[in-house]
Amino acid sequence: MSADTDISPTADGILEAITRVFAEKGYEGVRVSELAAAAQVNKATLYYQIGDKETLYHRVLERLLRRAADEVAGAVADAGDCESKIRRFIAILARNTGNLRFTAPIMLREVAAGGGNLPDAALLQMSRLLGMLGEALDEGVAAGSLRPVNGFLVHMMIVATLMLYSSNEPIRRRVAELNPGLAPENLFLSSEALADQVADLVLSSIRT
Amino acid sequence: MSADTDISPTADGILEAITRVFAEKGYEGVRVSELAAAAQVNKATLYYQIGDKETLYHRVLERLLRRAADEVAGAVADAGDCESKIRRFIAILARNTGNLRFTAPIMLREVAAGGGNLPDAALLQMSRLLGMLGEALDEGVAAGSLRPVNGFLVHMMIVATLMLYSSNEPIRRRVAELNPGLAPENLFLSSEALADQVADLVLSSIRT
DNA sequence: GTATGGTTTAACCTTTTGGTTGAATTATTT
DNA sequence: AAATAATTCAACCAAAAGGTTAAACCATAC
Repeated sequence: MSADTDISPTADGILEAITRVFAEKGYEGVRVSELAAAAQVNKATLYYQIGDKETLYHRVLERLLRRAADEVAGAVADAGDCESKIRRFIAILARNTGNLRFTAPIMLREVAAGGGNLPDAALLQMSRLLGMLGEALDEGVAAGSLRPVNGFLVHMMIVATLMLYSSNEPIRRRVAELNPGLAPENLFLSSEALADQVADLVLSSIRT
Repeated sequence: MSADTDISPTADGILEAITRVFAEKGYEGVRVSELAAAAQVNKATLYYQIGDKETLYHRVLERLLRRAADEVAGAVADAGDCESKIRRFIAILARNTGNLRFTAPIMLREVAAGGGNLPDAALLQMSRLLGMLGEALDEGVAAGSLRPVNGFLVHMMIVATLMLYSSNEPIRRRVAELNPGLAPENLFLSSEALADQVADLVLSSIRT
């Protein structure tokens, strides 16, 4: 069922290695030879183990989104009230480490491209995320602590803010240089501070 | 000073035409011959009138961001209180027409790429936008109607939400197909409704 | 009309691209 | 240890890429 499980260790190592390259340069910006070099493998091995450039990319996408959704699901599962569910949801997505680090740039490019390269498997994982937040919001509404809002838009707001923020650090640096008046403590947040501030803003906008 | 003003009408026509192509395919995804075809001009004319592929892209970026910032500045200038300034700020950026239509995908890709291709001129226009919102927020805080928050984060939140929403329509469509339970009226908003809902959420999160 | 300047173009060149292949290597089975 | 199957690789290839150029074109001035 899962495309990961019946995959050879070599193939998974390749996917692990090339994820970073796709994240940094984007599908069109990457040369197959770079992928091979990153995976420390001959170009032909990529084709033998996985497939052509497009297939490589699809596999990377699926793997990445499944892991992201799994991580969030794990964190949200054992949270108490709806507010802490939402906070954990945000906290995980704000964390910019491991494989999650590459999710944002890849997804930003996918969105920009109209999602033409997003396989259904990847969309399903996005829907999982959407569902988790939706449940937390519904729970809050039922409990009377949250007002009913457009859950999809709130989801978009959270994900968009976190993805853009995680990815635009180099741009922020330049903006800060160009505008010495800007307070650096507002521009450069640790992922924890980012999560807290985003959660505060979001929650105070949807509380009753 | 402005790179636009001393440009020949031919060159500006080229920039106008190729903006769409860059927006749809991204820098690496575009072939110079496609750009020439889109501008209905020979490939060599691009080089004669403007320059190589990278220069073309830089010019497109500058032009696009300057126009976006100008539009927002115009709308915000003659607004009354800070809330209506913020609402207009959001309304203009939510509008997905004309040149503004291409800003979102291009900027998303730029962010994903770490802004390596963003010329300072383009960053300056982004700073202008940031400044406009910052002023409105400060005004509200001074008047006691808004609480002090991280203005940069609020800016990110607004821009990120609007850019992602404008660009991910095709993905939303597929998500809606995959999840028939989702209410379509939440997923598919007119740009006016989007602006209203985003403004409502943002304002209710920063009001005193 | 024709000389002059800027402008456009078809054809061309070099390098790089994604993709392939048959031989070599390694692992597995008997 | 011989035979067979799975895997990796260096070398190769056709197509496509970005970029250049010399000739043609066209407006204006004389």
